[in-house]
Amino acid sequence: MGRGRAPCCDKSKVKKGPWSPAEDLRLITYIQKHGHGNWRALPKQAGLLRCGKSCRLRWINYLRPGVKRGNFSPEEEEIIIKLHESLGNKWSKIASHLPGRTDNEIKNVWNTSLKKRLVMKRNVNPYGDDQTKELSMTNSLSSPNSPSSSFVSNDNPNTGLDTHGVRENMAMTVSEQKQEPLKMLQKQASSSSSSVSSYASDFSNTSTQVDVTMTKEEMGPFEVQDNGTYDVGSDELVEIPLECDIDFWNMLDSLGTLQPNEAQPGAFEASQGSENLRAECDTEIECRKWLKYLENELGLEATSDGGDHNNNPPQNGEISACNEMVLKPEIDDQGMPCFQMWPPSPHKFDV
DNA sequence: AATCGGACCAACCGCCGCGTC
DNA sequence: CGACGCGGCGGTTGGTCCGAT
Repeated sequence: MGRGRAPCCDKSKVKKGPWSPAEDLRLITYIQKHGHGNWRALPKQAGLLRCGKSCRLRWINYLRPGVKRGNFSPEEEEIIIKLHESLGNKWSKIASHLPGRTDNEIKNVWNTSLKKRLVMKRNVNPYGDDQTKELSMTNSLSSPNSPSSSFVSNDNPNTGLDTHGVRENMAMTVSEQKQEPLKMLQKQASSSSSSVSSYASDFSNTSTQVDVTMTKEEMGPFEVQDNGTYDVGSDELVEIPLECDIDFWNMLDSLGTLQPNEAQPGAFEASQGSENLRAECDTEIECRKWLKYLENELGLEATSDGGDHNNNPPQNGEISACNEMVLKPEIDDQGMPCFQMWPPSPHKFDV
């Protein structure tokens, strides 16, 4: 089908490699405003020098609301092992059973840890009490797509495959290996240390809706409303107003006055469940919290040369060295969204 | 202190399935 | 019915980190 068709984009004109915080922010801003109806056209419209596929991947795996970052729990690992037994390398299908986890992440975990762990356990205990299970696992490794594998399912996830037992054979589990959230933050400024990504915004007033078709289970504590907003908790509807976007950038100009602890990620998450949040989102304080949180998430927060990891403010108006010029969304003369370079003077705030 | 090798993971690549014309 | 465009998926790669030597 479509043999010989042109590549999805001009490889010579697209940027490759890790995404910068500015690119993340630009992508988020665009999707918040317009959704992602056409991935191929999105980079151009959003002013990104990226392949549409790259944008999609970045959004799906890291930026979309509900993406869970950080450690895989033993239960999650167990689910992956069980599902891989029955589904094989159908990572997307496995991911659909793990709320907030992406196929890419699951694939990585499997390839780097779980597969080796199973092989190791098989070698350590080839004829042990778990012989049936282990042989089954072995079969899955050599023939992952075999539908006739002899996996013995267990309805009780806590007493099924003994991943905890496996853990004892390992010097360190996946979860333990990933217990360095701060490092991860430094390494990948756009990733949060753990928990669910809180880029969740109000997509309700976009014509092309952002894909929030997660199941109720997948949303975990969140519930997607018909209008695309998230219900966090019992009775509070959270809306993060899109109209913040322009104000958002305006406020960036006056960031120097922000109190350092005003909007830490935890504070924002806590605020999601607080009362009157919907009204508060219209206030400058809430917008600032959201803004500050995004900055934290994207590494626009002051770091080594512009503050420290305790959220102390940048000195002398400088922003982090990891920052680069970003495009500030504006409305042009025709009322169309456009972008202006921001900040006006590179790496300097107008304080 | 320097080097090396393994582990980890974000991102890219290419193929495939499906919808549309 | 075939061509085409697009999104999605799975395999693979390349960069970075970190522990061992």
